[in-house]
Amino acid sequence: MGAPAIPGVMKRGRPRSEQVERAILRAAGDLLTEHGLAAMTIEDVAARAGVAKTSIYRRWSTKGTLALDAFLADFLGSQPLPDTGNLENDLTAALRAWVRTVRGTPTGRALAELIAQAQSDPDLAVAWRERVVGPARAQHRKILEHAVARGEIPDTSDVEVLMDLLFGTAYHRLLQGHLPLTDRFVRRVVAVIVAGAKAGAAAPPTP
Amino acid sequence: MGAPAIPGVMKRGRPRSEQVERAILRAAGDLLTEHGLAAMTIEDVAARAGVAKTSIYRRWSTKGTLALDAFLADFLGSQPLPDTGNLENDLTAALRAWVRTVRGTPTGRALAELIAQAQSDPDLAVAWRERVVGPARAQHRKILEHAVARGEIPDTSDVEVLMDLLFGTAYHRLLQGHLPLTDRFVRRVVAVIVAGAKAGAAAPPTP
Amino acid sequence: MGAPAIPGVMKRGRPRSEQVERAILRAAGDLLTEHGLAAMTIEDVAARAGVAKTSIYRRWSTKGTLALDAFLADFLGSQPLPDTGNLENDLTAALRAWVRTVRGTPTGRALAELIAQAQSDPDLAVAWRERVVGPARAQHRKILEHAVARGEIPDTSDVEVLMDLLFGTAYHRLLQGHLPLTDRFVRRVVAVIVAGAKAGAAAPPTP
Amino acid sequence: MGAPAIPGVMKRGRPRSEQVERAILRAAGDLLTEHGLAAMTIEDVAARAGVAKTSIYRRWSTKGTLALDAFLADFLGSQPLPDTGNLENDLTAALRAWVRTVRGTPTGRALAELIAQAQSDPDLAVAWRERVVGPARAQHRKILEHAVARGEIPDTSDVEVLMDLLFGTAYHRLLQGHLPLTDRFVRRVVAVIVAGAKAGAAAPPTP
DNA sequence: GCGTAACCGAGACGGTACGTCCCGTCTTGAT
DNA sequence: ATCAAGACGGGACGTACCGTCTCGGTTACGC
Repeated sequence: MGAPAIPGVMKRGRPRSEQVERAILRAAGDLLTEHGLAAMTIEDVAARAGVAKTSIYRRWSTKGTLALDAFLADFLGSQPLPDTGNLENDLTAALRAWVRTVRGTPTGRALAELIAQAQSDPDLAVAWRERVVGPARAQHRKILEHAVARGEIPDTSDVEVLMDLLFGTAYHRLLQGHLPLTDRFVRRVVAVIVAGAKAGAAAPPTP
Repeated sequence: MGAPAIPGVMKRGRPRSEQVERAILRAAGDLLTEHGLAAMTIEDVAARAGVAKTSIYRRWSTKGTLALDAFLADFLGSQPLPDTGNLENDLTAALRAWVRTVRGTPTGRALAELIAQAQSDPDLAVAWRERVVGPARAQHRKILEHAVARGEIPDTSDVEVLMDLLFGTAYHRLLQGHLPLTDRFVRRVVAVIVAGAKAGAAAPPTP
Repeated sequence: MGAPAIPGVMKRGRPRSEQVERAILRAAGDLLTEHGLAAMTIEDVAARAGVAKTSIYRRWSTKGTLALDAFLADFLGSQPLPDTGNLENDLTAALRAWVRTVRGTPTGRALAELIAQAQSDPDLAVAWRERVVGPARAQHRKILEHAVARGEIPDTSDVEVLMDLLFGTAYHRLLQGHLPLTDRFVRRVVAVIVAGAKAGAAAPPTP
Repeated sequence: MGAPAIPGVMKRGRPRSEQVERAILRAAGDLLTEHGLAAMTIEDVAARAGVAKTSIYRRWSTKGTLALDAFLADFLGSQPLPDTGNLENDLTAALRAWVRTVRGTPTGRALAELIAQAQSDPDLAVAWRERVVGPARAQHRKILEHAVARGEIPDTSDVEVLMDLLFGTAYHRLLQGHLPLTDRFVRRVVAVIVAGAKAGAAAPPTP
C-alpha cells in the first residue's frame, strides 16, 4: 500500500489549486466581456484574479487559449439540439439560438475576436477547431442525419457543405458586419438550404 | 496656372512624396506576405522602406488601414465579373476565382488576417466594408440581377442573402480551417444556392 | 554651407535630453545613498526620475555603470591633492580626507558596494579602473614623485606598491569591517610606509 | 540506547541527512568555481544536487552563507603558518601562499565575490569575519608575536595595523585588478612593512 | 529670389506589456 | 521532522513597439 493506483500517473509536488484556476477564468471572462480580447492583457487578468502571472503562464501558453477556456465556460451548452421531426424547423431553431446568443452581445464580440485571434495563433486555431467547431458541427450533423433518416433529403447529400452554408453565412454577417443578423435573414438562409438540399443539389450529380 | 484646382484645398509647403508612398506600400506588402499581419510592425515597415515612422503615420492612422492598402494593390482586379448567361456558371466562375486566389496563398492569409484585425480596429472595419466588401458585393449583385432579368430566379429573391450564402460559406472554410476549399465544395455550394433560389426559397412566402 | 564642421560627427535625429540625464543621475544617486546599490533597481530609478526605463537603458548598459556615474557626481573632487613639502604630512592628509568621506557615510557604503558590484560586472570593472582608480592613483603618484624629487625617498622606490600599501590597507578595513578606520590607524599606516620607503625597502635590493 | 546524549536537545522526527548536506555543498562548490557566485542560484544548486530547495533553506539562510561553506571546504588549510625564525621570511611565505591560491584561480574569484556579497548580506558579513578573517588573522598574529618575542620588532608595535598592511595591500590588487599580484610585489610589500616595523613606526611615538 | 510651411530622415521620449528568471514560502504524499 | 517535487505570490528584469516629439535639413509654392 502507499503505491499509486497507476504508477506513472502518481502526482508529485504540490497540486495545482482549483481555486486559482477558477479565479483566473473568472477574471479573464470578465475582462473579455468588458473590454474585449484585444484589450485583455495577461497582466490585468493576473491582477484581477489576485494571482501571479506565473500561475497563468503555467496553465496557458497563449492569451488565446486562456480566452477560449474563459469563453467556453459561458458559451458551451447555450446552443440547443432541436429535434422536431422537421428539417426546416430544426435548422431555424439552431440558427436562431445562435443569433440570439451572438447578436449585439459581449459573447458575440468574444466569438468574433477569438476567431480573429486564431488567424495568428496556431495553438488557439487547433484548440478552436477541436473544442468549438468540432462539437458544434457534431450537433448540427445530427440534425441533418435525422432528416436523411426521415427521407427529407437524399442520403447522398453533402452534410458538411450544408452545415457550412448554414453557419458560414451567419458567421459572415457577424464578422463582416455589413448587414444585420435579423430573423428574416435566418428564415431565408434556412429556406434556401432546405430547398436546395431537398432538390438533391448537395449530392453528386446523377448521370 | 499655379492656381489650385479646388481653391480651398490649395496646398502649401513641400508636397508629399509619391516615391515615399510607394516604398511604404511595397515594404508593407512584402512584410504582409512574408510574415503575416500580426508580425508586421510599423517600425519594420519604416526600416524596410527606408522611411521615417512619421512618414507612415502621416498617411495611415492604423496598421490595419496601411495593410489594407498594401493588400488591395495585389488583390483588386483579380476577381472577374463573369457573365455567361447562366447563373450557375457565373457563380461557379466567381467563387472558383476567389478560391484560386485564396487557397494556400499569402493573399489568403492576408485576407484572413485583415478580417481578423478588423474585429478590433474600427477604422479598418469601416474601410474594409467600403473598399472590399462593398465593391465585391456590387459585382456579385450584378450577376444575380442579370439572372433575375433573364427570369432564371424570381424577381423577389433576396439577393443579399444569396450573396452571403455564396461567399459566407467560402469565408467560413478560410477562417475556420476545418475543411479545405476544394472544387467539389465550390460546385455543391453553388448548386444548393441556385436550386434554392430557383425554387423561390430566397423570396418572401406567397400566402 | 549646411555641411557639418566634422562630417562624420553630424548629429541626426532628436538629441538626447540633458534634463533627462540629470533627472536619472539625481534619482540614482538618491536611491544609492538611501537604500544602497543592491536595493536600487532600474525600475525605481525610472519611476523616481519620472522617466521611461528605455531612456535609462539607452544611456547605461548595466546598473553598475549607472551607479558609478551617480556616485562620481558626488565623490569626484572631494579628494584633495595635498602638497606640504613633507611626505608624511601629505600622505596623512590624503588618507584622512578619504577616511572622513568614507567612514560611516552613505558614500562609504556606495564605494564598497560599487567595488563589490565590479566583481561580477566586467563593464563596471573597466569603468571603475579607468574613472576612479586611475585618476586617484594619478593624484597620489604626484605626492610620491614630489617626495622623490625632494630626495625624501630613493628615486628607485616602487611608487605603485607604496600607493597600494596606503590605500589597500584602508580599503581593507572598509570592506572587511573587522576594525574601524580611526585616526590612529591612519597615522600608523602612514608612519610604517614612510619609514619603510625612506629605508629603501620599496626599491630593488642593491647587491 | 535511544536516549539522547544531552537530554534537552533530544531530536524528534526524521534526522537530517548528511548525504543531502554533502550533495548541496558539492553542487554549490562546483557552480561557484564554474560560473561564479553572482551566477549561482539556489534553484540551480538544488537541481544539481538532486535536492529540494527547502532542504537548502532549512540549512542556510542566504546564498552567501551557503557559498561560504562551500568555499571554506576548499580554502581552509591551504594557508600555512610558517615559522622560520625570521619575520621577513615568515611574512613572505604567508603572502606568497595566499597569492598562489588566489591569482587567476576560481578560488580567487570566489574569494573576491564573497567579499563582494558580504557588502550587502549582513549574515554573510558576520560569518565571514568570524570564520575567515578572524582565523586568518589569528595565524598571522602569531607570526608577528613571535617576531616581537624574538626582539625583531618593538613590543609596542601595532600588530593589527601591520596585518592590515600586509593583506590589505594584497586584497587591494585582487579586488581592484589594476595591477598583478607578482612575486616582486610580494617581496616589496613585505620589505616595506618589516623595515617600517623594525624602525618602530607601528608603535606609539616616544615623546 | 525669398520666405515659409509642410515635408523628410533620424532617433529620443514616455509608456505598456511582454514572457522569463529567481526568489522564499507553501502544500502535497512518502519516508 | 525531513525529503523530493513543484505550485504559489511576488518582484524585477531587459526587450519590443507603440505613437508622439524634436531635431537639422529639403522642397516647392506664393509673394
